[in-house]
Amino acid sequence: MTEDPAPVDAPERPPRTMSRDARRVQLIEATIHTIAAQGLAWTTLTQVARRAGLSHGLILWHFETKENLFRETLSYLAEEYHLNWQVALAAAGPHPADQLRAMMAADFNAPIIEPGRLAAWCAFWGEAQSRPLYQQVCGDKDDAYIRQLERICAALTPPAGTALDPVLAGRMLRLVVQGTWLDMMTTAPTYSVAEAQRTVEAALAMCFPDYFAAAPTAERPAPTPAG
Amino acid sequence: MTEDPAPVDAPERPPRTMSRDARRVQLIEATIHTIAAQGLAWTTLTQVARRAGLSHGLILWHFETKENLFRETLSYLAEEYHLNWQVALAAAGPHPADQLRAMMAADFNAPIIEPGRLAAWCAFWGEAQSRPLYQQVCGDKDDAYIRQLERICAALTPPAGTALDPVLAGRMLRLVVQGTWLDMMTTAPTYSVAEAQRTVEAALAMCFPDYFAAAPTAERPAPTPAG
DNA sequence: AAACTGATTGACAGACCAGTCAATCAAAGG
DNA sequence: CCTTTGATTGACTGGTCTGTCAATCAGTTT
Repeated sequence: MTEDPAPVDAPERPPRTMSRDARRVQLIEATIHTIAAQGLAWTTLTQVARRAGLSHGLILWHFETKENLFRETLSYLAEEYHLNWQVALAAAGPHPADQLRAMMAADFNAPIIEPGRLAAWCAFWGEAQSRPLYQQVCGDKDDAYIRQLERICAALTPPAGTALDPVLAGRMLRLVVQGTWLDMMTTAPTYSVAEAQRTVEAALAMCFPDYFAAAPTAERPAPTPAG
Repeated sequence: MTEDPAPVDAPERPPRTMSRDARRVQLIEATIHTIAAQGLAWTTLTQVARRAGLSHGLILWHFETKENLFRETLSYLAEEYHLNWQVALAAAGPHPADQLRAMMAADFNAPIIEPGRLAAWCAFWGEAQSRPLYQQVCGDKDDAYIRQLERICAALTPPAGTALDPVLAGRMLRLVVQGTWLDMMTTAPTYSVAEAQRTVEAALAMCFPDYFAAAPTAERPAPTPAG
């Protein structure tokens, strides 16, 4: 038994010591879920460690400080979100309407709107005003998202001056998505994802009626389909 | 000196001992501003007390527990918000379009969007998922606001089935307002109130073009006014 | 003016938590 | 087999915070 009787190539159970990156991701995931369960304020290193099945000293070995653990957690979420819409955009067709639809749909991809993640986002927003953390970590990526939306909206806006300003259109679409996220957190009977998506589709139809069909009514089936 | 040499009717300086209600309001205001400055998580009783120029023991005398201080602070904000839109609604004309405009405008009244208050709201939203506090305190009032908006939107929606569903319209308008609030907190160069209002006006024009004029473009002046 | 009542203070206790550190453990290399 | 290096643990420390409480203070009543 001094030598391994069989090679343990298959990663069936996690090894006692992990690679630096893998362990960091594990701890970040534990942090996200602890924040979702306890709230950012009441998240302690010991709780995160317990959820990961590790000691709290290890967190400080990997992240040096609690503040830094939070910074890297937010950065991880921001990167995940950024990649999510960029991949969706790259996979969409060349028409701006398809691209816009893809970006909006991406915001409701299952891994993105997992309750734990939404809760963590909300918790970080709540601290955005009083601590510079949010701006430092997410400022650039938020800007990139906003500018991309505006660019697509501009491409959908006819050159004549009567239509909706693309900056306003982009902002409104972003606010509706962001707002439905917040709704899913703060309203009592967590509202269905389908309902949230229907709201976004309605917003798209309102902003660019030439490219998007009007959504049906919210609850009851539409009495007569409109051509 | 055993008797007051002059009646101190004029409330020039606050008396050492205040009426229960006045003291509670003073402490709640101090709590709001401490939350805005430090964040909900890092708000301590001693900091709130110092801001009010009182001792931290007094907070516990009036509110029994820190959790309860937060509950009453949120309740105070919710009541203030609720009264604000109800007063605006009562002062508006009988036409639903005027009422809708009044409600939207009320959400940008100076005392409501004071930075300290917005920051406090965001902080409480951030905790809404993990702690039942928000739902307990604001659930009913949020519902009342939503139902009122839907009622007005329904009154503006023609009976024919082709128009935007009033539930979706009301929700979208609410999301845009809520979203601009969040934007004012999380985006770097705190965006101007005028810009936020213009966004809301654009949303109104999109939802009910028969009643609301399209807003001008976001930054540059509109090249030609559209009839 | 003495007694009384409610408001206010500040010292204190108990609990908890972030961060330090020495010891232990596991994998890899010589 | 021994050494080295990096990962991991858990006890410990210093500090902070909430909540308690006895003492004090300021009005009000007797």
